[in-house]
Amino acid sequence: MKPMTIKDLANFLKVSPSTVSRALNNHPDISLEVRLRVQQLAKELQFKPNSFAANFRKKQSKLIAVVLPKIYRSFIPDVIEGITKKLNDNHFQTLILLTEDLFEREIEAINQCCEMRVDGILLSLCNQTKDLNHLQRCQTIGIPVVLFDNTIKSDCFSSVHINDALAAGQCAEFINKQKVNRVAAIFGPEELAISQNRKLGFFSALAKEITVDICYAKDSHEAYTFANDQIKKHQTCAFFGISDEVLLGIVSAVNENKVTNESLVVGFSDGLTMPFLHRNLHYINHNGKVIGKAAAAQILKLIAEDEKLKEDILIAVELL
Amino acid sequence: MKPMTIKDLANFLKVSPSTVSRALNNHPDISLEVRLRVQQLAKELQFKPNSFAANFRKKQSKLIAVVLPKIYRSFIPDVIEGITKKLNDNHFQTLILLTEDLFEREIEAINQCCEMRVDGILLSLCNQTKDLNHLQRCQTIGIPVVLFDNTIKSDCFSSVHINDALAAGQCAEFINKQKVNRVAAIFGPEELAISQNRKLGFFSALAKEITVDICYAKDSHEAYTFANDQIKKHQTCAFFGISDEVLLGIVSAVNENKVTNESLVVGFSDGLTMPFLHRNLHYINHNGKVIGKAAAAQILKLIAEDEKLKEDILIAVELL
DNA sequence: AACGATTGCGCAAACGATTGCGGTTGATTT
DNA sequence: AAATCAACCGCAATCGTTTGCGCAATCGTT
Repeated sequence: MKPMTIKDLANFLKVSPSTVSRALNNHPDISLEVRLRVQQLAKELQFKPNSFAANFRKKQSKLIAVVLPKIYRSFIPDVIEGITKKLNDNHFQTLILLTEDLFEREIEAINQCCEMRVDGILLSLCNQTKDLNHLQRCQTIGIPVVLFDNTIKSDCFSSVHINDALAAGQCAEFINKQKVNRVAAIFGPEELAISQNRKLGFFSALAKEITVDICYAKDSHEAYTFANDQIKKHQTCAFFGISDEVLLGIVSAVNENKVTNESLVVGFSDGLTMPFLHRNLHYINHNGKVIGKAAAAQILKLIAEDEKLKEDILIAVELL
Repeated sequence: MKPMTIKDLANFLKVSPSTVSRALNNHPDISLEVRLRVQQLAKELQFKPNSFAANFRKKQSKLIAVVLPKIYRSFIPDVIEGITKKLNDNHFQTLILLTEDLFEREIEAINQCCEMRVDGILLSLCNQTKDLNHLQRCQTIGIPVVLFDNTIKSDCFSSVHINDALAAGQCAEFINKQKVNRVAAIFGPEELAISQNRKLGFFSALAKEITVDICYAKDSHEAYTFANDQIKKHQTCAFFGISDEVLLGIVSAVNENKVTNESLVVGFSDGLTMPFLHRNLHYINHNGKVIGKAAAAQILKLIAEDEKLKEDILIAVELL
C-alpha cells in the first residue's frame, strides 16, 4: 500500500500542501485552529512526513557517522552508548562504520560518509593513520569532524580525549608511594599515540630509583606472557597496565602465580570488569560514556555554529 | 561551495543529465564510449551523485537499523561487527538505536525506523517486551524485521539465534561425566526467554542424582555473591554460568576462595576473555560475529525477495 | 530497395516536502 | 472613507536523480 503523503492530508482537509507542512512544523504563519486540525488528523492517521524528501530539500541528513577501527570489548561500547544517547536527545541518529584498523578502509569510510551527506563525523583513527589528508574532502564539503580516543595532533579538527600523560603520571606517583623498587609497565602497540603519551607521562613522574621493565603488548595474551615472565624472573609485584585488555593479562598471570594479594596493579580501566578480578587494583577510570557524550556534544556544537572552530576537549579523570 | 550535480557534468560533457545518470549506473542503453567518458570525468572531478536524491527517487535508504537494549561488554560488540561487515559488503549501512531495555524506547525506536524509511530492522528485544504488536507498522509499510539474540516466538518474523536448550543440554551432559554431585547454576534474569530456554535444556539433560542450586543473577556482582555463598556453604566445586558476565562473577569467587584448580566451570562464553582467567573452563562458544552475519544475511535476503517469508535460523555451536 | 529491429540518447515527468513570494481577508489607523 | 497593516494561506518553483517513453539514426533481412 502506498504510504500517505502531505498532499493526501491536504486534499482531505481542503487546504494546500504548504499549509500542512507549515502546520506540522509549527510555523507561526498558520492559525492555531488550522494547525491543531492538521496535527490531530496527522496523529490519528499516524502520518509522518517522508524524511527523505524533507532531508533532501533541507540538505541535511540528521545522521552522524561514528568511524572507528573496531568495537573492542571495553570502553568503546560505552563510548557508543554515550554518543547515541546524546545524539538521540538531539534528534540525530548514529551510523557505525568499522575500519578494521585498516587505513584504506578508513579512507573508504570517510568517502562513504561524504556521499551519504552525513551531518558530522566522529572519528577514532586506526593505527596506520599518520596524517589527516583524507579528511580534506570533509573540510571542503563542510562536514564537521571530531576526533576521539585514538587521535593525532591536528590544527583543523576538534578532538576529545583524556589527558593521557597526566593520568599516567598519577599512576606513577601512586606507585612511587608504595615503596616498590621494580615495576612492570605494559603499554599498547608502540606506534599508537595513546601509548606514547601515557608512556611519557608515566616515566616523567616515576621515581628515578624504581626499575622499570617495559613491554608493548597488542593483546591480553602478550601482556599475560610478559607479566608471567617478570614474576618468574624478578618476583615483580607491581604492575602498570595501559588498558583493560592489558590488565586482564596481568591479573591472569598474577592469579596463576598465586601472588594475588601481594601484588599491586595500577592502570587504565573502565572499572567494570577488572576490579572484580583483583582487589588491589587502582585505576584511572577511563569512562567511555563521558567521552562519547562530550564528542557528540562537540559535533552538535560544530553543526550548529556557522564558523567551525577547532577545540580540544580534555576529559578529567581520577585515580580510584 | 555548492557541490557538483549531475547536471553540471551533463552540461560540461554536452550530454543530457539522464545520459550521465545511466552512464554512471552502467546502464546498457549507453554506448561504451560515452559511458567511459562520463565515468572518467566523474572520477577526475571526484563527483558522486547525491545519494539523498537517488534514495528519495528510488524509495530506498540503504540503511539497516540495529535496535537493541544496550551494548554489553561481550557478545554484542561481535554481533555488531558481524552485521556491519556483512552489510558493508552489500553496500548497506548500519544504524544503531539503543532502547536501554525500556519498552517505550523500543517502540520509539521502531517508529523512528519507519519514519527514516530504513530498508530493514535487526531487533533484539528488551526484557519487558511481551508481544510484537509494535512491529505491525513495519509489516504494513513493508519493512522486513529479523529478530536476534533476545527474541520471543513469532509466526511473522524471522529470527536468528543459537539452539539455547540444546547447547545448555550439552553443558549438563558434560557435567554429568565429571562425577560431581552438586552444581551451582546461575542464569540471567528469570523473565528472559534466553534464561528459560537454557534452564529447560540444562535441567532436562542433567543427571537426576546431581543436586542443583539455582540463582538468577542480573550482573557479575550477583553471580559472584551467589557463587561465593555456595562455596562457603557446600564446598561447591562445579558451576554453570549462562553468560560471560555471570562467568566472571563465578571465576572471581572461585579465585578468591583459592579453589581455582579444583573447580569446574561450564557455561556460555564468547571465548575471548574468560578462558584467560580460568584454565578449567568449558564453554559453548557463543560467537557473536557468526550470529551477526547470519542476521544480516537474512535481512538482505528478505529485502531482495518480494514475498517475505518467515525463517528461523539456528546457529550451530560446540562445547570447547 | 523497402521495411522492421536494434541501438543510443534526450525530454520531461515524476519522487514528497519546503519556502519565497504574493494575494486575500479583516481589523486598525488617520 | 480611504489607506495601512498584520494575519493567514496558496501558488509554484525547487532540491538532484531516476526512468518511461519517444525519436532518430543505424543495422540487418528479404
